[in-house]
Amino acid sequence: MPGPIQSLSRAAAIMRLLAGGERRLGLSEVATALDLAKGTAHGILRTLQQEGFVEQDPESGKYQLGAELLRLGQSYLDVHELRARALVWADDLARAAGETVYLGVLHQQGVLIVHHVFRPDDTRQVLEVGSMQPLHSTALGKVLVAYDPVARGELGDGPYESYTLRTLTEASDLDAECALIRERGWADSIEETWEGVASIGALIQDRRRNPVGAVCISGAVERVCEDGFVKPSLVASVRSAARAISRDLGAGRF
Amino acid sequence: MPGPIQSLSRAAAIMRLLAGGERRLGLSEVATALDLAKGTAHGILRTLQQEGFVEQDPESGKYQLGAELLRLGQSYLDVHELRARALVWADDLARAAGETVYLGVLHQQGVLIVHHVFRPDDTRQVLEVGSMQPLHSTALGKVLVAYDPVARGELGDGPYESYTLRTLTEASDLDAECALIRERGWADSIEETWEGVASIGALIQDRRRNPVGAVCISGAVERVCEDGFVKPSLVASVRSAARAISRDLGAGRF
DNA sequence: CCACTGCGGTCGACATTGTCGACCGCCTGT
DNA sequence: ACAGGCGGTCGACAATGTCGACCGCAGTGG
Repeated sequence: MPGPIQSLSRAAAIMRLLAGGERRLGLSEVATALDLAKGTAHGILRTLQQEGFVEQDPESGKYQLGAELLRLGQSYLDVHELRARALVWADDLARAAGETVYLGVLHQQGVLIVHHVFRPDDTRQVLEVGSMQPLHSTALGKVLVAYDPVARGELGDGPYESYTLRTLTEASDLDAECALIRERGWADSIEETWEGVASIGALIQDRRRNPVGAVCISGAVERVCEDGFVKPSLVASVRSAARAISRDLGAGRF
Repeated sequence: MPGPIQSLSRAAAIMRLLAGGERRLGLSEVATALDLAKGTAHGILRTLQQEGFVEQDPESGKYQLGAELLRLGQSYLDVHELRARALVWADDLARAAGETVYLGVLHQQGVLIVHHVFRPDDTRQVLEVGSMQPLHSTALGKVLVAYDPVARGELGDGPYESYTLRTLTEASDLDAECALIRERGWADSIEETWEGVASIGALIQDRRRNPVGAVCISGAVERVCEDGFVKPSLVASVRSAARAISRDLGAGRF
């Protein structure tokens, strides 16, 4: 039975639709958006609601995502081996570098943040675990594109979306950058996604040298860079953290 | 068509099963645990995998939850109206009280934490957003049980699980406590779930006075209590935060 | 070194199951 | 008061998911 189960694919599409639009959606909206009969959409929504994946505003009758997703998302993190092993190293890195640390894995056409350590003694920040970052303009993303053929494939041939003046939007430029990244073993991104923010990332691989994710530090360009380049000491910290996590992952096997 | 969609319910059961067991599960394990034919379980797992809700370890062939759940869980938080409006108030409360703040909603037989503000200037803590707390032994839970008939219904007639010597395990005791909670308008829990931890909670209601969630502060019993009772000043802070959030929710409508 | 047992995965027949589009009652804005 | 939209229901139909036997492989113990 090498075909996907229709009702499940549709349910997934509905949940993604609900996740996309910031506001709640009505039954008819869902049905027309996905080109389903109202009855069909209703059946799926009712089941999703019973299971807690979708909630219905009793007042307006409109639907939104449900709490069970949050719970299961948390369970995903609990089981995630990379994240578990990286926790302590990420902490150390944040303390050593004095900057925010992110841990990301490839997911669809982006980097999914699975761990986030706040910059020590910084002002209040929002936790970004569960959010996505672009592949072509962040240190995390470019590391993955450079080392993971799947990531490179997901990216396509561009041109890519431009966020700042420094964003690389052409596939040829990005591939050249990736060659450089592979050569020196780390990636940076200086104001390529957000003005004023620079980041440095390095690859995490498992025991068989498969790329499984990336770590990066991210902070104000004034602190992370010097004379237009990222500080070598920070690069060293990130790379050694990445190596430590990779070693830890390999060790877990035996 | 007032029946749930079979394949969807089964898919949900599989995901919950994967979320429950801490380790990865094989196809046969899943199939036997849920009493499904192997082919059926495989079809569902394959579809879930395609959609990103489940991942398969390419080495062992075993399954675990997928990254898409984390992303959707995050989207749930983004849309969550109660959480959005409560963010700033929870912050203020944490600062004023100098303690950890939790924001929770009823979900199945527990309280789902949807927001968590760390205790200011405290040692490193783990974020508990997405985790569940028991209904019968926490301030958040008891508030909901006292005011929300649905929560009371979910709880059942006990006896309830005991975590410490002070846990209320009998329905009659808990109902008496709930009457008290309704009378004075707030709940506490002094070492009823974790030794050394006390918490104070109050109800959040929407414009039509329906209970929609609860806030609490939680901290070391030595700081939160005095002479065996919670400090009145902290109670006042929590209650005023709860009122502020409720007012904010009501205001959003017009 | 080889049966053997377990695994994940496939296949095709069957009928259960999800789908469809018309229909219903309700609320809302006109 | 009406019309148009909503969420929700119903029942016929056949497409669909389900089932259990089967396959090839990997690890294992004889």
